[in-house]
Amino acid sequence: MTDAGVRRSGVTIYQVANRAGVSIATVSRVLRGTARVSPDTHQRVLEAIKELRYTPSRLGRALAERRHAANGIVFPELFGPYYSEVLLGYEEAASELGRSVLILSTHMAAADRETVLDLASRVDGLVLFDQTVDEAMIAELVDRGLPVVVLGRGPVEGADAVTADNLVSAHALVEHLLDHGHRRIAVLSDPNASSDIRERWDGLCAALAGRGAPPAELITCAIDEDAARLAAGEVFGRDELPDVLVCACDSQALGALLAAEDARISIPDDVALTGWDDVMAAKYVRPALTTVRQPMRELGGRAATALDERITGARETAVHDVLPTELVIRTSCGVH
Amino acid sequence: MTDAGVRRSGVTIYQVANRAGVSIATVSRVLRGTARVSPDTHQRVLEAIKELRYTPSRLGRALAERRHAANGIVFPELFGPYYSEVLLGYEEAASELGRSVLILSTHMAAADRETVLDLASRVDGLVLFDQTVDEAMIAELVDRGLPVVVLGRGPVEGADAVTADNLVSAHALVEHLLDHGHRRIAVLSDPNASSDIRERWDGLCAALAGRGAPPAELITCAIDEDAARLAAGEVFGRDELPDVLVCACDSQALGALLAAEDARISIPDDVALTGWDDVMAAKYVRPALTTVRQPMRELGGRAATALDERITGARETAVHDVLPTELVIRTSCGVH
DNA sequence: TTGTAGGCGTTATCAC
DNA sequence: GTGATAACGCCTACAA
Repeated sequence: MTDAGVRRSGVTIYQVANRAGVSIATVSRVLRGTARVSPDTHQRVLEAIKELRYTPSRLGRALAERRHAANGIVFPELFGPYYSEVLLGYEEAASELGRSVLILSTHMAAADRETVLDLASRVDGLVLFDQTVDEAMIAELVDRGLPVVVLGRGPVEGADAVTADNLVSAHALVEHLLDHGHRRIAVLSDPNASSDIRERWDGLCAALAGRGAPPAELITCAIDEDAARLAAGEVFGRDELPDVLVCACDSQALGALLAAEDARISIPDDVALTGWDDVMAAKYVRPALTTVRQPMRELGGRAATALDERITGARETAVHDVLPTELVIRTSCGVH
Repeated sequence: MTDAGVRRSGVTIYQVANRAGVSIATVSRVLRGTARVSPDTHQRVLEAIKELRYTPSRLGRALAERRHAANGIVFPELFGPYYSEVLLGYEEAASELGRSVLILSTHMAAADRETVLDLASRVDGLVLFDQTVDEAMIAELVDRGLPVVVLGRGPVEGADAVTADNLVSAHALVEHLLDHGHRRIAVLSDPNASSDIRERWDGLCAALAGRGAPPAELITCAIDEDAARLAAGEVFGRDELPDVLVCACDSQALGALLAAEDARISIPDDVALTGWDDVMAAKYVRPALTTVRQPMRELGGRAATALDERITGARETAVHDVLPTELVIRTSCGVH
């Protein structure tokens, strides 16, 4: 399966040199502009290149330069608008910086060592989402000298970290809900799902405690629409409804919206509802979702630039960037 | 500036050989399992590898084997659920086949020659979306012997093509609308935007003509939500409303939904509305969107496998796969 | 079973 | 200015 030798054209620098009647060193010089070449020779080489449609091999170049001009990003999954938007921001910044982009999805499982090392050997640096590569493996990568940026999780020794602020928004959300009379707060979440999700829950609890309000009820529920639809359905079937159902992310809130429809519960009249992320659908659904806007593209973009700084050596010390988020009040919370 | 930091670890096969007291050929053998090695030697090599935490360099390997075990996919843009879903399907299939994934977005412009060639020199094959690389460049890539699959556009000599069927669905959609009494059909589209979009328009026209129905009114409008919101707003402001507004894609339909709200037009009572693609939001909005389901993941997945077949030589001749689509009737068309 | 040596396509350091 | 030539890290006949 490996061979099946499809031999590709492969015009090499030797053929160009040959055609132009010069040495490969000279060809390399005009290609890189690394030293003066007589105008005449220069011209001949250029012609040979054009005639032979020569493109230098990235492989040879990378081997000689010991750099790939490429970096990778590892996702836990590719499903949904969140990761897509992060990728969009990442790709944009990376290509701006002249680096190719390799992606890998671990499909919601910890990536195996082999796969990660393979990827690592193709790039100059790696961005790792939370829930993709375990701590020990990250440490090993860092130890090998590979520039690493972790995304959506707390810092790791020797690696940069980029996260979105969850605490400030959790606080703002709680303030808003409390100020408008909501008392019984139920939360759809799974604090163990990821670092981000845990921070949101912790932030909610802390904010509530800070105001001397009764603690929220945690309804443990996987971070996806279907699970949320079920869990919310259970809540909506109760005799005593909570004032508000706070969801750990928008896809859960979207599922809850469907559950409300099923149960003939009016949002926000019977129960208020909030999400988190501000995905595109949040503003299209009715009632439009009150949510917390995450700077998804910026997360990706910042990860790319941080990685680049580390690769080029522009920055030596690790940083932890916390990007600001914003409470977006629409109609689902009932207090527009 | 410590060259320990700049220069990455770089444990080479030589160091392993050295430590195990064997030649690099032997190390390579145990690594690849390409020939018998005495159990004793085998053991020593394995230990050396472990102790040195050696990982073979993809570069050296790729250069020697003249294969990257990676392939690339080029998108016109990364925005929105359509491309994300295709990518998801692509990544899944490609990683299943043991190939790394390189992505490139041309940001809605034709990719320049240099960028494409650079990407091409990093991979064993390329998937090219419509509207990313011009015909001449595709021909050149094919001519160089690079396996190429075009996605969402008609076939190119020497390359595989994968598309979703647009004609059958256009026909089904027209049948459905006509059968339920809709006569005045307005279409929000921009036939020049892409091959896919043109096919949809052509298919609509053909189906209408086939039924002897009056032709649809084309309202030219860019393929995005904001443009559609404006254009639909204009339509909804008319004295005489069409029976149905058919949009070339769901994001346009979503924009039209907002325009209807702005204009206090009831969908589907005053005007029926349809989309195309069946993105996730289509089922969440109210009224839920009648649309055409595109097998987005399968498009990506099939492109990946087709490319792999070509790369490994499992298939010699080019194919054009047309994936089936499906009319999804919800409530926005008013004839549920 | 194991080692030697040439090759893969560049870059870069020497001499000339 | 240019041309040999040694890396770069690996694979693989060909020998031993």
